[in-house]
Amino acid sequence: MTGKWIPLGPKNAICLTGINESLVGGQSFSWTSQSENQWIGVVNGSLVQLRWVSGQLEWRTSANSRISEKEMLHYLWLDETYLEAVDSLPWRSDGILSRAINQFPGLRILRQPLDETLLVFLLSSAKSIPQIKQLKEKIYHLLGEEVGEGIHAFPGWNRLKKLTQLEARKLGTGYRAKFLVGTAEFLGENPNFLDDLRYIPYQEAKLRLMNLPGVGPKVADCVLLFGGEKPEAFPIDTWILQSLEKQYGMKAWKISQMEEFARIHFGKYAGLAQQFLFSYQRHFSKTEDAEWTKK
DNA sequence: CCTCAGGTAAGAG
DNA sequence: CTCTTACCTGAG
Repeated sequence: MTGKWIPLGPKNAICLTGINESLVGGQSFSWTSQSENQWIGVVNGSLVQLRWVSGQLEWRTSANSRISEKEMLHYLWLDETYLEAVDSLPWRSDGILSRAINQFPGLRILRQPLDETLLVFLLSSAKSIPQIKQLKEKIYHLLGEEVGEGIHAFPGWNRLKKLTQLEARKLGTGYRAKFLVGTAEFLGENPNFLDDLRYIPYQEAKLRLMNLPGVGPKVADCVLLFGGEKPEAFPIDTWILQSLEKQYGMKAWKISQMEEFARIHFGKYAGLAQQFLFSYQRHFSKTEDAEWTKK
């Protein structure tokens, strides 16, 4: 990958902390940071490099790649609808959200492939971001096509279906092995299942996903938000739970009540709000808690 | 050696 | 429908 760097999207559309958090902050496991302002990853099967230089995002890809600029803009949500989405959030009345948005300017939801998103979040339970990435890469290395030096693409569920539970265990998936095998089998029997989700409303799509082994409410929401273009999905993980309990004072609230609050308070782009709050909580809660105990 | 982690499923109340 | 606990594995 030695081609020329090409500007991507308008200048100052995104800042360094925002793009870095979007790529390696935990919604995607496809990117590796190469330096402070440069990343390498796989987009729809193509090896891609991104870098951020004085307000401008730039990209390049391998010579044999067939990914287009249009696809990249879509993947990175680099169009005017992003600003509309952020503006639609209740930042005017919500100081907590407002603070989070200001800390990560330009943080966005990537439009990742649905099938791949399902796989990585199936692996995600009780694992940290580096562990999920490592586990995913082990599977890709075994089954996926090599698109760069040591970098493999998503193998697809057809190939994943060939994995036995024992083989999956050997890769270190642990109790997630039966989820993987069960989901692969289900998708083999229902080949249109994932494609159909695209035309199904969020709530119904979530219920359908939750029929898959290993997919509960949290994973279903992650899959729909990060891979299903359902921006109203609001995954409640431990970080968001902390944010709602500590920042929003919802200590005694039930999950179902929090979901209702999110739907009403954050609206159509609740998932985008979730991402801001998630990042803020993950990066700043420690220092904040430390200050709290000091006082 | 022990605890705990981007959660889910199963069983009980 | 809410609450508890086991489940693999590896990092701290």
